[in-house]
Parts: sequence; structure tokens; C-alpha cells
Amino acid sequence: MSWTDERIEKLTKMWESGSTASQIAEELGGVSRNAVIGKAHRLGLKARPSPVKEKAAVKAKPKPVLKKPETSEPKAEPARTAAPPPAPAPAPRPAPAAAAAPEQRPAQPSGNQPRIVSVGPGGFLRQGPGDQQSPIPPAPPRRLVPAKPAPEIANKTSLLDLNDRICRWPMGHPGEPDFHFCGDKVNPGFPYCVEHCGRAYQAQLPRGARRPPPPLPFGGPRVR
DNA sequence: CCCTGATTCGC
DNA sequence: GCGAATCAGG
Repeated sequence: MSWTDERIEKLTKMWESGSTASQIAEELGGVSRNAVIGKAHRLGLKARPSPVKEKAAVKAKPKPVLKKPETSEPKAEPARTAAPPPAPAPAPRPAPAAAAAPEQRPAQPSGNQPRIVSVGPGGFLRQGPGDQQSPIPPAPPRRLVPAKPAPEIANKTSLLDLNDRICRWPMGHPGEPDFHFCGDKVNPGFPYCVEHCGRAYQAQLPRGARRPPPPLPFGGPRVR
């Protein structure tokens, strides 16, 4: 596959919206995770909190010999392997300072506005690792539920009661004490009873009468 | 081991 | 420019 404008745009949007390289690769199709990362870097939109970065960044790392004969230029350079420059370059690196300076963090009374640390190459705002907000906040668990079988389900169809002859339409929500399954006799050839088949299988409307599809994540295909 | 992103380097 | 191989941390 080649990097068409559309694919690059999708890659960029997904990358900046926090999707992982794997997700992007899967979404695009025909490319590997590495390809996505490589392309992202070439596009100059790399900065994103990486599990590895910042620590490995300070690596004057003489990688063990790979394949490259180096430039066989007989450079007499005594300090080559000697030592990495001890200058830690006190650049705008607030995050790692926490380790060295364990003072208490100044309180942030200004609400939950993300703290902007710097501006990335694409012009987007780079945040500190601790400030990363999930693009899709996971729904909190509804509530804790006793492990013992509640009396409410005593006469209800539980997960263990399911077989291919009874309707497995869920009643209620998983995790709730009275969650169970319909349990009626199935509409032969279907996993649900007649009533729930009616809800599970909607008639396909003619093209003109379909409702527009829901908005895709990341904006979907180009909308001009 | 799985995942993540970063980097290198032959093509 | 591309991306597999590799590295390195979680």
C-alpha cells in the first residue's frame, strides 16, 4: 500500500487524537504498526507520551555492532568512546524534575484544565504524562455487586442456563443483580425468540430512506 | 509474554 | 521514502 493523501490524513488525525500505532495500522489496513510509526515520524508528528521515552532519551548508547562497518575513516578520536558530555542540558523538561526534586506539587486550583507543557511540532499541545487525558473516558463501573446469586435471579435465565433452544436476549445490564436472559423458546434457526428476533433483525430500508450513518471516529472520511 | 513508541538502516 | 528489525520501558 502507498501513502495516499487520504491515508496520511487519517494517520495524522488518529495519531493526534491518541490512537495507538497498532490501532491506526489496523484501521488503515495494509500497513504494519512499524510502518505507521515510521510514517508518523517522517511526517514530523511524533511527540506523544511514549512509555519508553524521556528515559531512553538520555542514551549515549553505543549500540552493539550491527551490520554497518561505520565510516572506515581512520578518525583518531580519543574521546569518542570516552564519555557522553556530562551536560544534562537543563532544557524545558519539567517532568523528570519530579524525581530529583520531590517537593510537593503546587496545587492546581484552576479546575481540571490540562496543564500544557509545550507545543508539539504539529502545533498541537503536548501535555505532561500525568496530564494525559483519555480521549474516550472509560465509563465507570455501575456499582459493585455481591458475588452470591441474588434472589432476584432465582427464577430467571442465567448465563449458565443458556442453550441453543432458548432465547438469549439480555434483560437488564450485565453486572446488575437482576440481569438475566429472556429464556423463551427460540424462533427456530435464530438465537432469539420471535419477539426478540423482531428487535435484533431490522428490515433493511431502501437506500433513499436510510438514516445517515453515525459520525465516524476521527472525523471519518474527508468532509468538504 | 503482552503491549507501547523510538530508532536504525538496508532497500 | 519506506518499513522490518531491533531496542527499551510499562
